[in-house]
Amino acid sequence: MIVADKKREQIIDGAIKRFIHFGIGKTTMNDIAEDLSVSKPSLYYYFPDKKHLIIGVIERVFHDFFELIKKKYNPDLPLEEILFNTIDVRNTFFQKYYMLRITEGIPDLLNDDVIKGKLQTLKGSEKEFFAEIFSRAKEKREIEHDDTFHVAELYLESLMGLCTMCIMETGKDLFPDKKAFNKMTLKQKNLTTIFVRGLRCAD
Amino acid sequence: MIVADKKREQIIDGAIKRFIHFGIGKTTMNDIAEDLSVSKPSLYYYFPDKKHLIIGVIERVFHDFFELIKKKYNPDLPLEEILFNTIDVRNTFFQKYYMLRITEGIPDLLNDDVIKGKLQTLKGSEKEFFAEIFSRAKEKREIEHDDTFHVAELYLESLMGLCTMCIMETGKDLFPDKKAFNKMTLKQKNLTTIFVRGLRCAD
DNA sequence: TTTTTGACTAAAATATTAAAAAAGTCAGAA
DNA sequence: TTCTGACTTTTTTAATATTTTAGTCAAAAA
Repeated sequence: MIVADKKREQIIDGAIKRFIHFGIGKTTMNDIAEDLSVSKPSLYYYFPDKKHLIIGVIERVFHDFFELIKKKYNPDLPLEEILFNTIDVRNTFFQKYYMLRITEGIPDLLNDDVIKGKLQTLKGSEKEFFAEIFSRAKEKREIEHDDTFHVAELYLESLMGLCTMCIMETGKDLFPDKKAFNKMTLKQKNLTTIFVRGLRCAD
Repeated sequence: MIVADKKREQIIDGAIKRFIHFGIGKTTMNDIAEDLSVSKPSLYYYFPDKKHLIIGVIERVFHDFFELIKKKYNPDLPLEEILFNTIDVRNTFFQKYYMLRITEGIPDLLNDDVIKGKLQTLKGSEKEFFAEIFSRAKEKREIEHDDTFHVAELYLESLMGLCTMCIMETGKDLFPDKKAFNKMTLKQKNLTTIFVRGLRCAD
C-alpha cells in the first residue's frame, strides 16, 4: 500500500472509533484530528470534506463485511446453512457498527445524492453476491427458481425488513439490547428456513 | 347506537378527515371543532384529551380494517389466494390512512404507554386472525406446521418489514407514489408465494 | 341532567436573535 | 508532497420573546 493511502486508512480507522462510540453527529473533525495527533488541515488533505470521510468509512465497513462474508462462504454447505452463516456475519456487523447508522447524526445525510448512490451501489453488490449463492444452490438442484437476482433481492429486503421491525420495537434510537437482538436473529433464521423450503418446491 | 356514542363517532369522522389531509401534527382541536361547527369544549366533553381522540381514531381504523378483512376472508380459497386478498386490503388501508402514521406529528406519541399498549393489542388481534387463517389451512392439509401463531407473527412482520423498506426507499416522509406502492405489493405477494410453499413442505 | 359554549389559563410549539462551535480555507513551514 | 497555525464562514446551540394550541371552568342551552 502506498504511504498516502496508508495514512488515509488510518484516518478512517480513527473516524470509525469515534463514530462507533459517539455517533457520526457527535464527532467533529477536530475530535478525529486530535485522536490521531494531527492538525485538522491534514484531514482535509486526504478528504475534501466530512461527507467524503463518512463515505470512506462506509466503503471500509462494507468492504470488511464483504471480505468476511465471502471468507465464510462455503458453496458445498446446504443453502440454509450458508444463509444462517451470512445472517450471523450480517448481524455481527450490524451490532458492531450500529452507531454508524447515518439516519441520525447529520440529518440530511441520507438525502445526499452521493451517499445515496454509494449505498445503492454497495447494496447492489450484496444482492449480486446473494444472487450468486442462490444460483449455485440452483446448479446443485437444491432449489428451483429462475430469477435468482430477484429472489436475492426479495430475501435481503425481507431480512432487512425484520431488522427494521426489531429496531422500531425497541424504540427508535435506543440501542437494541442483546435479547431483542437475538430475537431478531432467530426470526431471520426462521424466515430463512421457510424461504429456502419455498424455493425447493417447484411451481 | 346511543345518541352520545353517535356524536362521538362523528367527532372521530371529522378528526380522520383532517388527519388524512394534514396529518395528526398539523391538526388542532380547534380545526376539528370548526369543521363540525361545534365549540372546542364539546370535543372535550367526549374525549378527555387529544391523545384519547387519536386513540379513538386508531381503534376506528383498525375496526374497519378487521371488518373488511374478515368480510373478504373465504376459508375455502387456497391459502395463497387468501393471503393475496389480505395484502390488498392491508395496502388499501395503508394507502388511505398513510397520513395517520403517528411516527410524525406529535413526536413522542409512539412512546406513550397507553398508545403503545393499544397498538400492541390491535396488532395482537391481527396476529390471532392470521394464526386462524394458517390453522385452517393446516386443517385442510394445505400446509404442515405446528406453531401457527408463531408463523403468523413471522409472516406479518415480514410483510410490515417489506412495507417499511419501501417507505424508506421513497424517502422518509414523502408519500410513496403509485409506482413504489405497486412494487411493494408485488414484493409482498412474491414473498407470500414462497412463504406458503415453504410451509407446505414438511420438515 | 346532559350537552354545549364563550372566555379563560397553562402548556407547548414557533420564531428571533445572540453566542458558541464546528466546518472548511489558506499562506506558508517541514 | 505533506502538514500546520491562524483564520473565515457556516452551522448548531442556547436563550428568550411571541404565538399557537391544549385543556379548564362557570354558566347557559337543551
